[in-house]
Amino acid sequence: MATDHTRSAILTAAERLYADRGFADVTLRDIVAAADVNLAAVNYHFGSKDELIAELFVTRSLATNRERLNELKAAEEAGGGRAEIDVVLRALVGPTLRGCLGPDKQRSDAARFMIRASIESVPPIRKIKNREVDHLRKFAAAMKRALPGRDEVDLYWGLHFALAMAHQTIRDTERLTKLSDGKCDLNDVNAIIDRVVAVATLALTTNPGRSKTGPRVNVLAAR
Amino acid sequence: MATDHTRSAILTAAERLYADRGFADVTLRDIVAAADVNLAAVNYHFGSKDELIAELFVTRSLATNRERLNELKAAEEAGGGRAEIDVVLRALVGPTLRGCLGPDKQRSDAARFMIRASIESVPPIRKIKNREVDHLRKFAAAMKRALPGRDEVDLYWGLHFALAMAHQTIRDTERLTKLSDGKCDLNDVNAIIDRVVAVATLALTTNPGRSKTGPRVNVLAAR
DNA sequence: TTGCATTTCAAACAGACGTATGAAACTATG
DNA sequence: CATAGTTTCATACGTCTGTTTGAAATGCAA
Repeated sequence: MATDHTRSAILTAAERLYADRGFADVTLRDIVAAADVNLAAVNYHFGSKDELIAELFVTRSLATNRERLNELKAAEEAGGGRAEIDVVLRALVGPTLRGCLGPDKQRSDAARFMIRASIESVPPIRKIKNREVDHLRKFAAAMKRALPGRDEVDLYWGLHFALAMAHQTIRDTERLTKLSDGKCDLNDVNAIIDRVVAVATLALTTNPGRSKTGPRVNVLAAR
Repeated sequence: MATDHTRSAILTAAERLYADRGFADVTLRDIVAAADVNLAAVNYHFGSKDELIAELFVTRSLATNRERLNELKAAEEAGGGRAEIDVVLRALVGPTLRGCLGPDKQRSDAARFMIRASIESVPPIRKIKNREVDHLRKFAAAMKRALPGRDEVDLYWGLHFALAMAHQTIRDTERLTKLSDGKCDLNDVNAIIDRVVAVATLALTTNPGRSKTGPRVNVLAAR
């Protein structure tokens, strides 16, 4: 029992390597080298490579979802069963963005691993991933409570876009940094969360249809 | 000369397979089986697997960029050297979205291949991909012409978010369909383009400031 | 200690991968 | 037709993959 040191060393090393280099490029031999354990240990403790990946994904997936729901539940209880739409969205994208872009290295590995998992769909993960939809449904419901008059389809698109902006920001920090010559600050996580939430909120609270020909706002006053 | 049938059969089959299943899961033997050519043909015509991938990517990358720039140039010439922001954004996300979600199967393979390439970064592509930033800079410039008063950083974030929404919509149609119980229509490509462009335009043309739903969000210029 | 179960280890396994080879089948020019 | 050049083909090569094996090491109860 004292010696599941091996087990957790494998998990930690695997998560970091997968987060850094993706599933395709990382072999079991890479993992055991990083964890400084024997090659056969993976199959002994996890059964197979796929089961190792699945265990990582399940653990992290549950943790992320729990974190999101805690934030949502706290907000809705504070608001008497209903939270403002921007607060709901913040609970949705905040945990992942903080996890990926924040300073904590261990959390960063975990969150970036989840992003990888959501992109490069490997067989062991694909099966489990369908549960995510059930999780997101709870946020769709909270959004419906926040904006009862809004067309349901708009809500789904808003949720979809919010996640899209958050994930792409994590996935492709490099391009944005290069494109903006470093002017877009990707270290200020809270500012990024504010930005994503703001755009998604805007999309969900503005009346569609009159966008193109509407009066253009003078932005000069805005710093 | 008449017999680069083999060559193009390989290209077509490879593009379709990579688009469908990603780079990691597709072997040369899968490709030659689908193309109904001999295994050695790939190395004979392309030199190596990596060079095959690179050729696919370069070809498609140039085509996509050309299509985008044509649309942008036409719009700016019609407007006397300046296009409205939503038109610029439409030129940015339209070609890819039409390509991926539209009915044309060949184009769909091409566009979905490009999405894969932008996600699962394999070595042969990674090197070439840096040029994309130069391409996007032209759109950043057009956006600057469309919204001369807007803070530069906001423009970059707007461009980033527009691409994020477009790509995620292509990448994860399945989740949105499931989540919305089929209520979000992913066959109406023009409606999707309108939606993406509308949200991005909104984000770029709305005055930053207090959200109507609470004091907490200091919107676009979140810093 | 002895005995038994758990865990580690070096080594080997079978299979799949990208690539190389050399002969056979073509095409085209004279 | 003959011949030179190109393209196809079956086959084999070396390497890397995940997994298995059986023995050695370790932990722990009696």
